[in-house]
Formats: sequence, structure tokens, C-alpha cells
Amino acid sequence: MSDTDENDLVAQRRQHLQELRKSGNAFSNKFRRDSLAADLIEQYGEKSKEELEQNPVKVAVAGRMMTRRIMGKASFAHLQDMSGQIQLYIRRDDLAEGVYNEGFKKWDSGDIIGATGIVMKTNKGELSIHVDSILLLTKSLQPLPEKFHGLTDQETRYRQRYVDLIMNEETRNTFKIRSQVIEFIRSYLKDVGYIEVETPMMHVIPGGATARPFMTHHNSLDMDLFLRIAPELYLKRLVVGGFEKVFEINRSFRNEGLSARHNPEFTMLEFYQAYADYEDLMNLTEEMLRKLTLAIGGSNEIVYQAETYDLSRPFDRMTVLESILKYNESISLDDLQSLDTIRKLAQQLGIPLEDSYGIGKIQIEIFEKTVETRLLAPTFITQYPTEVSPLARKNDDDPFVTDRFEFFIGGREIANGFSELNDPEDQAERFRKQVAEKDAGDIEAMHFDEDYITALEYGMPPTAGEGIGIDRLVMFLTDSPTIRDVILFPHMRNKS
RNA sequence: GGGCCGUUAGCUCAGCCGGUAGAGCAGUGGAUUUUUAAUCCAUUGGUCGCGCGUUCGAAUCGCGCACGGCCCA
Repeated sequence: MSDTDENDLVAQRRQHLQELRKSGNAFSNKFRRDSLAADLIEQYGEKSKEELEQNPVKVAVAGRMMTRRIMGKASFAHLQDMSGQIQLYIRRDDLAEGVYNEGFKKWDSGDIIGATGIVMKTNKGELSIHVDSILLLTKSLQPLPEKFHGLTDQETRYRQRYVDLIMNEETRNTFKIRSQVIEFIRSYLKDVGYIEVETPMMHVIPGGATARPFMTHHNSLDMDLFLRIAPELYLKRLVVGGFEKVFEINRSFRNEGLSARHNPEFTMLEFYQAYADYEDLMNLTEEMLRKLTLAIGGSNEIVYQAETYDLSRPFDRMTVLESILKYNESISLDDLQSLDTIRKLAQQLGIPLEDSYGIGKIQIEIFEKTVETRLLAPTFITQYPTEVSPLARKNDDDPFVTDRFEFFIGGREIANGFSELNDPEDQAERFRKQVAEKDAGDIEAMHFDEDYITALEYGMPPTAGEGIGIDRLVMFLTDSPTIRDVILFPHMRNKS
């Protein structure tokens, strides 16, 4: 796109613009529309040609001219606005002198125009506007992609999302649904008593997850800062402060590779509720997702990548160990509970092991390798090992595991939640273990957050919390195979 | 990080056993007062991703790089 000035098509359009500048304001902002394409079709689309002729309705529309068919003294054009498209029927003799030949016929597809006229039906039955005045509002200098095949090159679709949005209704739809999903969640949580908050994105100590952070620097304070990897520890500070039901929907950042499921910045919902446990949140999640799918698509059945998912049925629930046994017939419970045998098992599965890995960590490695992608139907996996859950409350009966769950659908992790660890001494001990792992070379291990411990020492009520990956949820609801399809401007390498 | 595939006109794509690059759409000129991938006639448009090599000759073969896609870790 750097050679735009050398492109003939652009040069021609620049020439058109020069001529427009001579004859007046080439970027007029005086025109006001009173109707959107989709509303007109909704309101008048079912009416007959004769009905519309007998009761003429005058409207003003504006948008981008997507196609144009000139047939001598009459033309058709399709106008696209934020709601959809509507056809214009334009006759030379209905317009002011010269507008048709000196104006309209010299405009280009992609130009932004405004038009007024009477709602009509063509002989072929398409609702249209019989135009009586038409005005160029913005000159488009870049030619649009081809009208039939559109823009299909994935790289261009991501790098120049604006062109993708102009050309592909599917893309527009995906992002409208994304907006609806967030809107629904927001109002759902507010309806059950949550308040929305915003916590820092720049952290002195990156916490709340095990991940590599991005670093930045505050110049006047001469201080290194980290972009947050999760809002968790700040949200729980708010629970200590008495905000007993809080949520935040916003970006977190993780300095990791890119994939169909990973973008360095991504959107998470995190919510925390005092006097609740992880089972309460599983129930809330199940109900919220059920209502969400109904609100978005009018059905609990979701088709994702040719598989149909029915969210009206109760979601499956099983423990980590149960799920490993279910999907690995050759593995026994005893195998998973002895360090010697589980290490051998992991090695047989080709899982690279560090000396520091305990039984719990290896169980999760085996789970991720052999179970995760097979969890197609909506499933809560529970009882994650304490070793891999440094912020979660230990199970009262079995301190080897925590009262934690992750939610899977379509073989993909969507959510992670647990009863929160609110014992400050236990939490301090867990942090110390993380720091030891960090010192041993685990770059993803957590820091010791003293202020967070202090907050817990003031007393955090028994609380449950959860994070839901909004991007992945939207992928599922929009049948998108990669996360780039649900992020407006996904991260890309610099092009040359 | 590894494997495979791709990168040619504004867009969508052919061409690839080496011989000076093509189509459709868009654009331009002409015809056309109900078309809708409008139609008909004519026509413009290219550093074939970048670099190096092989060769008399490279879009085409080889190597390297960049970017993208899919799969794997």
C-alpha cells in the first residue's frame, strides 16, 4: 500500500478530487440522513410497488456507494451504511441540471454519498429509493476490492480491517456479536448485583496468573512497570475493601507466542463474589452462558466448526483425575498418584519434564496433552492440584487439590474459577513457593506481592472468583476458527 | 522453534517440465431510462514478495530472507 501514488486507479481518483476541490467543498458535512437501509427494508420491504406509489415516503440516506450500474440516462447503485444496503434508482431527468452527468457519473465506487428520494419497488421487487437529489460527501481515493469475490486475503483482512469491514458482512457480524456478548454479560452481572470497576493495567508487580509480562517504563518516576497479565489481585483487594461483588472486562497482556488461540493482548472478564464458592460460580457460569446463547442467537444450539453444541443440557462436571482416567484407558488411578510412575507415564507421552515438577504439575501436563482437546461438550473440570493453583483455596478434605474448576467447550479452555485463598499465611507460603520456582528458572512463576498479603491480613471474606476469556467465547459464538477473527486489529509482524 | 503450503495487475486467480506475462472484475472511451456478478463494443494497466545463484535466457529451477496460512511443540 506504500505505492498508492503510483497506482493509476488512485491517480485518477486524485484527479477527480482535484476537480471537486475547484468547484466547492469536497468534504461537505452538511448532509443529514433520516433513515438507515435496514430500517427502510424492515419498514417497507413487504409493501407492494403500488402501495408505495400511492403513499410516497420521502427519505434521506447516506453511506458508501458499493456498486453502480449505469444504463445511459438511468442508473442503479447500492448504498451501504452501518445497518446494511439499499438500492438507489437514479434518473438524469429527476436530478438538478448537470448533477447526473457532471457529478454522479464521475464519482467512483467506494465514494461516500448522501441521497434523498421516494421509497419505491423495482420491477424485480427490490426495495429502492427513487432519488431526487444526490450529493458526494467524501471522495474515496482507494479502489475497493472486486465486488464479487470481495477481499479474501487473510493478511490484508487483518492488517487493513477497515477494508475487511467494508467488504465482508460476516466480519461486520462477528464484531456486532462481540459487542452484544459483552453488553449481555455486563447487564447480566449488574442484574445480579455486581458492580463494574477498573483496576490498573500497569503493575509494579505482575500477578494473578503465571505468564511472562510485557515491560514498560515510567520516565518521571524512573520506574519499571509491567502491563498486567491479569486483574485478579486488584479485584480481590476490592473485595477486602467491601466491594463484595465486582467485575472488570478489559485487556490483559501476555508476552507469549501468537497462535489461533493467543493474541498478546486479549480481553478477559473477571468477577469476584464474597460469600460464594466455586460451585456457586459454576452454576452462575452455566446459567449465564445458557442465557447468553439464547440472547445472541435465539437458541441454545451453537454450531461451531460443523459441530453442534447444545447448551440447554446440564454441563458435564468431572475432576481432573476422572477426566484423565476417562480418556486414557491404560492409565490407573495409582499410576497418577506416585511420582515415579507418573514421571514414566509422562515421558512415554513425550512430555518434557523439569526436575521441579511434582505430581500435581505432571497430572496437569498429562491432562493438557491427552484430555483438553477432547472436551467438546460443555464441561467443568474440577479439583486442580494445589501445586498449579497458587491463588486457590485448598479443598477441605483433600489439601492436595483446590476448589477450582476450568470450563471447556469445543476442546478449548474458556474459563477458570475457584474459591479464593483468603488465608494470608497460606497465601504467603504459596508465594514463597512461586518465588523459589522463579529462582529455579521458571520465568512464568509469580512474584511475592507483599501488599496483597497485607490486604488479606485485613481479612477477605470467603470469596469465589472467575475469569472468562471473552475472545475465545466470541470465537465459539461466531464460528471463528482463530482468535484473529474476533479481534479487530490482531497483532501482526511488521511488514518488511 | 520445526514441518508443509502460499506471495503474479487495485481485487479474485491462471501461467510454473526455463524462451520477453494472461483472464474475469474494477478502471478508461463509446452505446444503453427498471438494473442487480447488468449487457454489448473498444481499451489502459505488471520491479511476477526481496536478494543471491544456475543458465545464452528465470514468474518458472536452487539457496537464503521477509510476510502470511495450516499443522506440530
